[in-house]
Amino acid sequence: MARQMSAKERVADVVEALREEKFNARRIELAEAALATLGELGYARTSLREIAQNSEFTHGVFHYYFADKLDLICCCVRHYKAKCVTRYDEVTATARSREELLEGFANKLAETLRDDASMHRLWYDLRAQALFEDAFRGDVLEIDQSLENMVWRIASRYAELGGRTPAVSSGVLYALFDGLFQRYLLKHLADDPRAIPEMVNEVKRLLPSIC
Amino acid sequence: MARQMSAKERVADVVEALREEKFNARRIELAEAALATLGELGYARTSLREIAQNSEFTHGVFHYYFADKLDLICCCVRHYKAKCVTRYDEVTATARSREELLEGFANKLAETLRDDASMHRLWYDLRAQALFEDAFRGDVLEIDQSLENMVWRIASRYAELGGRTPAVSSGVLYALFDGLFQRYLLKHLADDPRAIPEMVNEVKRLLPSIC
DNA sequence: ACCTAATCTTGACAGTTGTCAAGATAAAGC
DNA sequence: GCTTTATCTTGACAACTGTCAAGATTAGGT
Repeated sequence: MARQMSAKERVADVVEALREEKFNARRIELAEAALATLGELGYARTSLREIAQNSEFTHGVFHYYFADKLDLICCCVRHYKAKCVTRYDEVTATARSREELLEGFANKLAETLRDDASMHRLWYDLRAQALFEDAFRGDVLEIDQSLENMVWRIASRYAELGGRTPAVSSGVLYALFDGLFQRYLLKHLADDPRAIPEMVNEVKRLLPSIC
Repeated sequence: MARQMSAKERVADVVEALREEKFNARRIELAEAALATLGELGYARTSLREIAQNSEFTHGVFHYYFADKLDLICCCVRHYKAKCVTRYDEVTATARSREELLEGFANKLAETLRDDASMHRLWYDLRAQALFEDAFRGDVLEIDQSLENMVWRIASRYAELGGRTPAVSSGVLYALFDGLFQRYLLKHLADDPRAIPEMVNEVKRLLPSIC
């Protein structure tokens, strides 16, 4: 039977919730600091001490807030997800024509390839780790699904603006864009200046032919 | 001025060539042993001692034949390439009809996803490493190009058998198949039994619509 | 102001890493 | 056979790793 909570109990609950919120906020801060180093060095070369040295924290703090290294990195992955899954939503929502949507999408794509290259390479690195490490698999599959949904929102809206329907399934479409992005990311990181414009051209040619 | 070689010099050259050949053969043996462990553990978790322990060699031998760890792994990558780039060539060469080629291609694809899963995940792992480590980039880009050519040989032959021409560029086609394969590899390694049949279905539906 | 609990720092631990070098063994040349 | 070179083993090295615990510091509640 649920019974009435006393005032004292309610206060305790609120206090507890605040504490947890503060605790989580700190975890995010730490995860964010870890992401910086992970994006620079990659999973294989990143140690907790290296993360700590590149941040304002000492290495002990990370063990106070995370059970172990995997826990920290999983938290990083989840946090990364939240930030990037809505990247194109504004463009999708505001574009009034097919041309405008395509232009906006291609631009954002180019922008993130240029500015967030090290976060993207970290994502591909961690997704590869999920091929070996069970602990990552759940989160990675979930993020992959979110990204697939994101691409699908763009594509189906683009089709809709032309009174059409995408010619391929959501999964195939994501595989295509994911494969392309990975490819141009590598080119870009290999200092090929053609990477970004070529990607933009490819996307502008491809999307109208599919949707 | 090129001058006539003495008999002694020619013998010395042959001896030298044999020595080098033997040396290279040993390197390949070692690389092959290393690939087994790398495919099992992934780049981040694989140490030279671990490689040695899972093989018939002692860890010192690896340093006799390779300058350092990167040198060894680069050799592994190159060797891996040589083995897998011709995987579909027989099917492409012998198939007498579109249906036969498609069937053969899809079967080989399913077979390699099932049997060589750990080599494939290693490839994706190392390609991700190339996003961070310059030393890998050259080899990885070269292998990527070889794989793209391989896919293109299949697709253009498939189109040819129907008197057609592929509807997309070689790069886009490779990105698509690469993205799809990566996706189903992850599903397969996550013990999803639908991974292989779904991939086969997807490919059988996709290829005729493109080529 | 005091006490308790939360937060953080520091240093230590055992194990692992890549690398190297000295010496053992085997092969090859004469 | 002996010598010289190539190949391999073994053990050591310093540096680095994740983890933990004891104690310092801080914040919060009363």
